[in-house]
Amino acid sequence: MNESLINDLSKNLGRVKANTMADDVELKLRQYLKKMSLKPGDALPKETDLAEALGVSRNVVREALSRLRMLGMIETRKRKGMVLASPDILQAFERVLDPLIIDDTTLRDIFELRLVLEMGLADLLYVRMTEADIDELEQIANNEINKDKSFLVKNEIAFHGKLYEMTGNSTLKRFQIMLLPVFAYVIALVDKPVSGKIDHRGLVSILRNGSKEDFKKGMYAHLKPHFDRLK
Amino acid sequence: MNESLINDLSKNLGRVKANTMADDVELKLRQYLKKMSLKPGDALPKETDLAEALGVSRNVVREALSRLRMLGMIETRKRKGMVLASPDILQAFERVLDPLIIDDTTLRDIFELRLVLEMGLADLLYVRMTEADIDELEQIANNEINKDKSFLVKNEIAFHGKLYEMTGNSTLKRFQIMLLPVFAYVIALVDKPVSGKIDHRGLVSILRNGSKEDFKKGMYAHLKPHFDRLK
DNA sequence: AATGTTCAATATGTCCTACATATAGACAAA
DNA sequence: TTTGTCTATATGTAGGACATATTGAACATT
Repeated sequence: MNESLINDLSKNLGRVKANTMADDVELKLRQYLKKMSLKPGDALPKETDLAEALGVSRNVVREALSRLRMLGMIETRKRKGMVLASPDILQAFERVLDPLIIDDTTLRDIFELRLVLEMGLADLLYVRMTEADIDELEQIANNEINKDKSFLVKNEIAFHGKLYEMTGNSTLKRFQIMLLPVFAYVIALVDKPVSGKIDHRGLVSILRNGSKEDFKKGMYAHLKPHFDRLK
Repeated sequence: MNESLINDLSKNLGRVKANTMADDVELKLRQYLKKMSLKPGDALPKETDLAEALGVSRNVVREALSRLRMLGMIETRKRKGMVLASPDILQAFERVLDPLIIDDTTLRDIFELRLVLEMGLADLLYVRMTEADIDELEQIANNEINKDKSFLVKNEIAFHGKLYEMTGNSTLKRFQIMLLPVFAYVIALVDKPVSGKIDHRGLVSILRNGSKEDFKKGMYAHLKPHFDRLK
């Protein structure tokens, strides 16, 4: 019983997964929604009709619908039936993104994804940011003087969060919020939190007076300890 | 009965959502998984036990489990029961990311997200890319000479896809693949596909001979038409 | 005309029972 | 040790039943 050999095999072959009818129905429903090119608000057939049309029990249909409902693709109302909704694309993500469950490789990948995002923010920032934004960011940065460590962590989050917010892209902002726990988790694994040569106040002053290229260099310097750990 | 007014109201207020028991159970199960800090492969109680413990019918439990199963958080096997799995974080995403269903604001957000990613790739690229990578990329770029438009679109995808691949971050790569339809959709909405001053072969030559900063500037020039449309 | 009230129809939400089916785990055979 | 056989069992599916909220209409009130 070579355990690791089995693990290898299983990884290479992939498990055989007998699709349940709920899986099929879920797929068919999604295809149906797409095919009919239904718009949000449009009514859907009722459960019993779907069950009959698909030749499965209402239970199976409900399992599939339950999934779509979770993803926010449909909404159901007591007597009216179901309507197509505008799904919140990040909602599903949120449920799964638990550092304790995600495997280490993916965890590292996500950490890197955050670095990529942070480095790419500049171009949006320099299009959208306002003086008021910078003022607010400066306040956050100034809060950091003479504070204990736990406060610093919170402030770190606030600072970078504000940066995302300043892009005026709310999906991006929410994405960042979701990635936070992963970031925190990876940081915790590392020996000690080092900060780059440029701190938050340095970044603020660049935003106020410097060019976009300056900011990109500054951000890289700020994140350099993380980049140095890449391999 | 101003229809659009009602629609607006509903959007601003949000609907009141009476949680179903399946919602509750789903939440409780997720909390349970977290609290017990179960590792992938660990066994879970069987459906009937869960139902009894939670004081709900097996149906409700199954709906909740069906959701977790879809997210890849658990796997069920016929006689053994359920085991905690290592969820594929992007799986859920994939299902929802249909340009036809996502609302326009989010669509624009995602498009911008892609720009951010693309601009941020450089730092990972210059750590990980190999000569062989660049060779392959060059081949893709050289394929573009004297080809019809539909081929160009495919090649465009291949080129940028290869860039993501070169970061050695498979999550990032998969993420890009998922965003492709959105990208294509947004592009299709725009008058005509313009390309920046630097084309793919230009980027390749920078990768081969230029610095990271050169590449960042090159990528910006390449994507400039898109950045110009931002507001 | 706008707001309240009543009321019946009905689609979803929930529970229950029953049975089919795959398979884990034990044991037997090679 | 490997391979075949068997059985208990947890999931998968079906279908019936009923509770419940809520729509939409009809009607009364201000």
